[in-house]
Amino acid sequence: MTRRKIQIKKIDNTTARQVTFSKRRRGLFKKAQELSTLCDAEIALVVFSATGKLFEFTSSSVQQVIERHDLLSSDFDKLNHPSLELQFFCMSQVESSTSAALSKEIAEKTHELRKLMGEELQELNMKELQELEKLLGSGLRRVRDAKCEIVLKEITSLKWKGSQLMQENKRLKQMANRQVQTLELEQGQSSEPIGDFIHSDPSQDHDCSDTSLKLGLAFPSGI
Amino acid sequence: MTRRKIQIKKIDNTTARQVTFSKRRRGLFKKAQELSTLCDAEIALVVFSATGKLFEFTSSSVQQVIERHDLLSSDFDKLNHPSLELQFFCMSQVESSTSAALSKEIAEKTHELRKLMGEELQELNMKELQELEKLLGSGLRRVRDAKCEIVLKEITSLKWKGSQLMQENKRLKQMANRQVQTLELEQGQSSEPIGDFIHSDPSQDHDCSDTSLKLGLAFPSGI
DNA sequence: AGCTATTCATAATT
DNA sequence: TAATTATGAATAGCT
Repeated sequence: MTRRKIQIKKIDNTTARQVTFSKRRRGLFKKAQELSTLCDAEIALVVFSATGKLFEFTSSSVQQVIERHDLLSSDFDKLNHPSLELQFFCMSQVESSTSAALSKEIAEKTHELRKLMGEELQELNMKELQELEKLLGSGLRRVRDAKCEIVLKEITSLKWKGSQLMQENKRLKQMANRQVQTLELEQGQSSEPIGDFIHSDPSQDHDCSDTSLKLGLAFPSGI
Repeated sequence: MTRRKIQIKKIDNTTARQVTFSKRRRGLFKKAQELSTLCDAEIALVVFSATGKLFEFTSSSVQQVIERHDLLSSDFDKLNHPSLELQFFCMSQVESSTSAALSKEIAEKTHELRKLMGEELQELNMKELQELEKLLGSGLRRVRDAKCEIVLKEITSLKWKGSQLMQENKRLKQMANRQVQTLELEQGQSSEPIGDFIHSDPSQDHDCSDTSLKLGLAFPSGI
């Protein structure tokens, strides 16, 4: 037994598939990075694993375009940063998908800012203030960039999950419709127009079986 | 002179760069294709050459999802063009769900900022600069608050839509399973393990009762 | 996670 | 451009 050529088709073994995914994903991202650097190309690469995990790469120039708006405004917003609370509130929405390290960094920056803004500012001279302004500005920018990225990922991931659910939903409905058609053919009964199946109003349900009792908690912690 | 290792930095020679771009681009797309096939991953890859030419690859199921979205005019449509939109959708998402007035305000502020930053700043004295800083600061704050609110709404909306879809999905699956159970009781047949129902081939559809006609469709028009 | 035997990609060259 | 080939890189199969 030796290493040999493989067929390009879905790897059956789950473990092997995951290992290959990790290896090849790394390789692909490296290649993308190299191409963008060598040839001055703009590249965006998005990969969802079979389990729905998101990986992405964008060449720096693309990244810049995405963040242009934020960067532009942040230059003018160094010490004057009152919407921090609101931003922090935003963050809490997506903290679940945030690395602990980043959360910590944000918390620290926030604390630092508050302290500096509230107490010690009047004791500094102009030069010191400018130093501080610069320091905080760059830190803030990094925090903000990271935040933007996280929110982006969150939204992308949510949209993806939504689309996956829609697909499955549609499939289930089609299946159900086919079953209805089969039943009607076999039994010669017509209860309701088939076409109305997917448009029927749930509020008009009169046959309220226990099926409906099971609704309501199907929200996985992941979302 | 012989073939050897290269440094990963921009290739100076234009011709060589173009040749390398073509070769490596092909290689990258091939790798992306292989990864998506081997590991059942969803991949979107967009490449702009230095000359601005566009190349893209999306794994087939991504394509399908996108096409599906074309049919349903929904919020998910923002992903219609996976290439550019994928990169810009943070902004476009925000802007598209923003009131026209706010969009306009953002555009105006941006323009104002650019103008002031580039040209007239050095002509102002300290007092004027402080006035300006204050003015811009408050405008910026409002813009940013609005932006944050919109992103929050977007995420909340996506989560809600996701939960609706999951609920419906769960209901459809339960219904289907009940139908299978009913059928088995009536006919004394066991066709497949119930748990496998949602993975079964649609061509092997089971029978079902008309109960199913009344379920299902809590599909908000927004989705 | 690492380690090689292989296959694969591609830089230099024709 | 396209084709060739020597070389370096990626990775499949094993541990």
